[in-house]
Amino acid sequence: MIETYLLEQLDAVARCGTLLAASEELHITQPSMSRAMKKLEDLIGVELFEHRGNRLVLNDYGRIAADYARRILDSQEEMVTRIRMLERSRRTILLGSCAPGPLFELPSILSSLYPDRTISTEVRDEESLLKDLEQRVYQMIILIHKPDDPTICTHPCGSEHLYFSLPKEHRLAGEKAVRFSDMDGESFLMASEVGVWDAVHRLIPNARYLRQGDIGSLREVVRSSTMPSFVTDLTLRLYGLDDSRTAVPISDPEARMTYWCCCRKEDEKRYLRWFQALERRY
Amino acid sequence: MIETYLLEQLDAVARCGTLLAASEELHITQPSMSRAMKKLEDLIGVELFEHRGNRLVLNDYGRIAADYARRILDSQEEMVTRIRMLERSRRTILLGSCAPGPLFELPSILSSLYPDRTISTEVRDEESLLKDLEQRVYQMIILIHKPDDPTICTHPCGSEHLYFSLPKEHRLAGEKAVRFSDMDGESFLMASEVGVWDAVHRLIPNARYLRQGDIGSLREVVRSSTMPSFVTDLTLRLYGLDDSRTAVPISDPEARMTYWCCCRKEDEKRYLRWFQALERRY
DNA sequence: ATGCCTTACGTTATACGTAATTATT
DNA sequence: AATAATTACGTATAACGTAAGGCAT
Repeated sequence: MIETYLLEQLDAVARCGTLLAASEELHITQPSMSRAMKKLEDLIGVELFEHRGNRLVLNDYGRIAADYARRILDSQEEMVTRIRMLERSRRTILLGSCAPGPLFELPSILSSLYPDRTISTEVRDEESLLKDLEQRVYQMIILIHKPDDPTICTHPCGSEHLYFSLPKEHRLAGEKAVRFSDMDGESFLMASEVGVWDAVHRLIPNARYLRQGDIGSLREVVRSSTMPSFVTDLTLRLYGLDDSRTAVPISDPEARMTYWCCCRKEDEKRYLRWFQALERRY
Repeated sequence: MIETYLLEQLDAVARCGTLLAASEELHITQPSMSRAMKKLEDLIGVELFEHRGNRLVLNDYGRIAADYARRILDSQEEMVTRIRMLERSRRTILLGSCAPGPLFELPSILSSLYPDRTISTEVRDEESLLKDLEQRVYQMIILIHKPDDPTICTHPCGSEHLYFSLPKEHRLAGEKAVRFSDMDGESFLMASEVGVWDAVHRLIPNARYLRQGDIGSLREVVRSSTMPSFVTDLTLRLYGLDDSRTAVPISDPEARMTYWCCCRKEDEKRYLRWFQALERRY
């Protein structure tokens, strides 16, 4: 049987052109290289090199052997990375969501139910989420549209309602409820990553947005500003509201999102406790 | 990098079910096996086995690894056999022929022109010969039909004429020439391997044949028998004819074969001297 | 002389075997 | 008790590095 180090060295020679260059790439000495190539020839029983001047070049057989070597090494590489990736994905739950809101509280619940697994989250658009759920990139995803794919199972996992966060001095701060159109032409502070809410914000005519990266720094900016902004019932529960501001509910139907937690049908049993917890909660 | 012996041992474990059985198959000890599997797990960084009772069984990752191992080992096997076969085929000239006649003298001429190469010969049907010429099984083949494939080049290499070998007492022994039909209903001694001549012999109505394996033993049987048999100009040149017999030419056109020596176009230059020798001779 | 490969020799790493131990049936 | 795997230890194979030699350009 031909050991891998021989194929590795052959591959290096094929790529580098000389034994010396190859030996330097692999951080071994020329004699080692020389011996290895001779050993390969012995094992196969066919000469793989021809002497051309003072250098050694692969002959037809050597080139064939080098091609095989490359493929075999690639195959080994693929083997270890695939197994490592697979094992990693089984130790972690990657939860994708079409909006940040559901990721405020759900990950910690997941974490308490599956303490031996790492929970990671990502916000992306629904189409990508669904595709990568099927591709096993995600273990679970949260959407606002129930997918009608029979290989995917769906459970309700809460909702989110959008409010204007207005300084107390704002002309509409005293209202019970307002509509998007009431804020026509105003400028808003908002988070840059809001997922599906992006489409909703566009419902305000002639609005302008100043987007701030993460929610933490957004809150700092909002605190020291009199610009209108947005909050939801979920952000309120998590962070509360500045004393200087009022949260005015938005009455348009688009201001309410209903979330669905989806996983592959085959995984439904695996996450049974999770879905039971969702049932109780919502 | 993962050395081949580890993959070999993993493959054996996957096939045998236990480390013990696998170690026996490979003629090594259990501890060696045990260490190797642990080493594999260390290198990949993922556990490949689960303890079930007092035995070790592959888990999902282990099975994936074993699949890769099998493929990689197969690939290595393929590499060495392919290179060996290729090298062997370049050291030998495998000459196929649709009839034994051309193989009486041509191989020794080939051998004198290419003294460093081994000459092997085979008699097979034209269709198989042509297919395996393209598949590089044969370096050259001899046919009775000029193939019209443009990737194949063709040179005449002689002809062969069939005679009846008749005991002097035979009713037709004195004839200048006879036809197949003149021998209607007779029984013949003949060689079992005659290639394309097989079809010709069937032209004699109601004939019966007693076939003898090799030409040597056929000649022995013929010598001590009064049954009609066959010879050709080529066998006559090689072996002569028994004193007790006469060779009567067969006048049917099917009794004459014209031979063509074919090789792949790409090899024509390689065998130039050979084809020049054929030109001079025929 | 210089660049590249090979040979010879001593060292080290490591895969292996033996023997004893643990764990499960 | 029997079967299977593991641990501990010593051994031997063989891959490697160093140093010297060969053979081209």
